[in-house]
Amino acid sequence: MPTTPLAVNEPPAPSAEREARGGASAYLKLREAIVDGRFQPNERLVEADLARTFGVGRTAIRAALVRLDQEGLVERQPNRGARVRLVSDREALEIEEVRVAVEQMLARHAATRITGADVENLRQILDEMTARVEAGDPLGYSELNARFHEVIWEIADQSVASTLVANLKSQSIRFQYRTILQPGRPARSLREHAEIVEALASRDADRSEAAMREHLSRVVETLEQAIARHQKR
Amino acid sequence: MPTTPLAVNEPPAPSAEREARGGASAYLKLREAIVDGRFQPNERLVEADLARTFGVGRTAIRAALVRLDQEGLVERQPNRGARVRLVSDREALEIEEVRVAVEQMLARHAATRITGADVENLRQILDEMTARVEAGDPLGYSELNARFHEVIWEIADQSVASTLVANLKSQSIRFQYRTILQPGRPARSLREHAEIVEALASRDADRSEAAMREHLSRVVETLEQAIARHQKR
DNA sequence: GGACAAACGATTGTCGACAATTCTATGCAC
DNA sequence: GTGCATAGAATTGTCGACAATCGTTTGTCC
Repeated sequence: MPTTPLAVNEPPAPSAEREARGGASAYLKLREAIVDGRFQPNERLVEADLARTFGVGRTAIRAALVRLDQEGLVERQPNRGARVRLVSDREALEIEEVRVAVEQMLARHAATRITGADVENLRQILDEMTARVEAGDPLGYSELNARFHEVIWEIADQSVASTLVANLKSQSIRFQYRTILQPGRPARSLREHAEIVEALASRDADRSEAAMREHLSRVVETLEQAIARHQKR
Repeated sequence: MPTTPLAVNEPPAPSAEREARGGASAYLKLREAIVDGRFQPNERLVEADLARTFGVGRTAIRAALVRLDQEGLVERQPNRGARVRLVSDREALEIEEVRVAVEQMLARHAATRITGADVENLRQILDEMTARVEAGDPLGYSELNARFHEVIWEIADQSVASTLVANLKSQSIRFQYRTILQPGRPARSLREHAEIVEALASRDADRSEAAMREHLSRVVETLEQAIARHQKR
């Protein structure tokens, strides 16, 4: 494996992968709880409660909250405590726009570095995705979808960009099903992914970038529509 | 002013602009000191020393270090303290690549939102930049250059992307003069900026995006060359 | 009953002390 | 002198206690 071992919602690792043990795992636990949705958006995060819940001291919780605040998953107000940050519809769209821009670039780089084994790997994921669509399993599809993109990140070997996109993703995770659950979306999404694989396999940087752009632009479009519909209600 | 009041090396403001007073200003002071280069890359940051220097408690310093670590300006290792993070040549290039991708997108958005006053403003900055080039003042040029891009960010009105790019910039600040000090670069850079302004003024999204891409790609190229030359020595 | 003030409770912010860990220097053997 | 173990210093990590602040409730006046 090259220099970018990036898994799905693995938190970014600023500095050396610190805090393998004890108190500092508070950050990991808390992060996981938020990303998994075990805390609702806007829910208050009281330090003493969290400390008891996770069996660590308040100091550790405090550090974790500072970090998660900087990461954008938590919102802290002076003397008023922390809450799970609620990302607005508007912001979710902005995040997705950034993702378009960065993943485009990653696809371009991936095209120049991709190996035969990588292509094989992507085709295999694509096959599984097809199976999920045919089976009518959007959750499984969504997971493979994530895996698909991560593989491309790894191929591109751009750790700054990858870390960044992964971070954005964890912020907007609440919106991830708004697109894929739209009628007809999985089938179209699948075709877009197929084109991305073909473009990458041909090692054509421009074509790969365009394919990724096309795909993610459609995602943004779909998200816009879903949000508009959601708000109208 | 719209929703994105983003100044040069203003730190990002996760949560409400917290900590106006006392202890928390430690973060601001320390950040400024690092970005301004008053601490060398890789220099150790001893908590007790910093606390004395800035006249705050160790608690505040500790929180600041956690935050700066997450921000990528500082590197912390468990039980071994914090240092100013040294961003490698490789990483500086990666950062610049991300910047290309995101600013491209910002230019596109700016093209659809720009007003006559904005164009006027950009032209004025461009004039001043011209004056600096003619005066042979690369430092002044560099500063205006930064301002130029920030104005575009503000026009684009995409706070997620703007915050992100600003953050990346503060990480790679050490490399900012490696490009502009190359012979012939200022004049070429100036022409590229002029084209960006024209493209934006025409409200042509594709053209604006292309102009920004062209410009920043040249910056990346120049940086690559400068680094290669620097390493060979 | 509603507006305002005061008192209370809950929570965050900060400090000092101590434990745990790492780094440095010293001493010893060979 | 080199390598290794050991002691000491320096530094970070964690805890508990208390001060500061905020939100809510209670009480009072009109």
